[in-house]
Amino acid sequence: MQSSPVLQNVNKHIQLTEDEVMYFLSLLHQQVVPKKHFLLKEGCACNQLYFVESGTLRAYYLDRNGKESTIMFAVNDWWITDMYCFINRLPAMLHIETLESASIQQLSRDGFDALCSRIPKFERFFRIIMQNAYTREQLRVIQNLSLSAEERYDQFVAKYPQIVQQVTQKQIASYLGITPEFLSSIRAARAKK
Amino acid sequence: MQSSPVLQNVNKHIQLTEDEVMYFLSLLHQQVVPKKHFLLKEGCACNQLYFVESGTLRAYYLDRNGKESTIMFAVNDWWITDMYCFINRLPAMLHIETLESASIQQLSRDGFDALCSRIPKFERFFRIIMQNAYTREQLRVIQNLSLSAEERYDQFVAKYPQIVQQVTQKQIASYLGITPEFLSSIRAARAKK
DNA sequence: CGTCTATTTGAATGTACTCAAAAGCGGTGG
DNA sequence: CCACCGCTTTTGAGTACATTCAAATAGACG
Repeated sequence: MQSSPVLQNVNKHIQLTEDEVMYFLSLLHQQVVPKKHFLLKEGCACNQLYFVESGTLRAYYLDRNGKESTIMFAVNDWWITDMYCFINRLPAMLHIETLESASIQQLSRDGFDALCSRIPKFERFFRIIMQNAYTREQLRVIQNLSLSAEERYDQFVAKYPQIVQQVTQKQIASYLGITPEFLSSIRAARAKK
Repeated sequence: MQSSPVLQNVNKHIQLTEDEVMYFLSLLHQQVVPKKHFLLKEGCACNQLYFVESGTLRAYYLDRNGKESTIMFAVNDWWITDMYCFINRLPAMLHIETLESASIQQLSRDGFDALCSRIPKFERFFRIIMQNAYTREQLRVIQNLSLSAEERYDQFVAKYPQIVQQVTQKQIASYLGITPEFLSSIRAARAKK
């Protein structure tokens, strides 16, 4: 039980008593999802927060023209959901799919609310999670604004080596905001050196 | 005292007792900053979180080539700092300047930490602030990836009408990730309709 | 009034996209 | 186990969007 990945994740930031651990675990629901399945689809109610124990997930936005924009990848030890819609009780804007078969712990919004209200330590935990998510997105905005496509690709590879192994170039391109063809040509140019 | 802007802001999310209010206010330091002054410069220690009572602020990143990228604007009722560096005790990456003379309440990181530890309600408050900041940045990433420059400009004007009044086109262009010349031509094309 | 910066305009350039076709790769069924 | 199918990746030609550079105009501020 102490070795459960989600408990280890929580333990990075807060220390729980045994009772609190039991309560927390009682709110979680484990799920194994095969490759190429959806945890969330645009327009559906987004009532779950997901913790990835293993496997690979991708959240993306699909615009009117059918273009996919990858918002985030999640591998083991990451939390993921369509946070804007989760918090504001709105229909999802994003799709979340498994790229590899995944083991997931899900926490409902009711569970999330209860956890925060009943155990202030979880308020702290999620404050830190949100803080990290915020600063990560802000760094991404800074890089989108100030770096060339090639530099953004380098940064991505340096920052997320594990993810690079598990997703296609097409998906990385849609995360960087460029076409797969252009990413291919960046890589080709680099290979010459 | 109950009408203090920063208390009203806090009151949107949590209810404080009188003692808690006193303690909170004791941690704040009010400051009036004239137009075109810096609250923070790149490389400096970022130990303060700022709440804007009035005036206009801008946070921007300055890259090697001297290009400015505006990360955020802040008008009354906004919190602002270089959050990544504030949290991680790193030298600032961003510059924060006043565009208009501003009245600021500043909270030190020690104050922030004390507040969160001693009053769990503040843990909740900042969890919500971080959550909103996260979802706002994520929405910005989605729009950067899926919309044209013209559409991003429209969204900006629709979302932040107050800010549009108070900042230059050059600054808006640097927020949208385009050159001032190109923003000018977008506006010229629009004016014809 | 004069200076400084922002904005506009236009021409030349470059970066990244679209479209199309070929090559590569992985999974599936015969 | 091999052959085929579908999708990804590569390559290249032509195009479009956005930038750079330069110069003129307009606005803001002392």
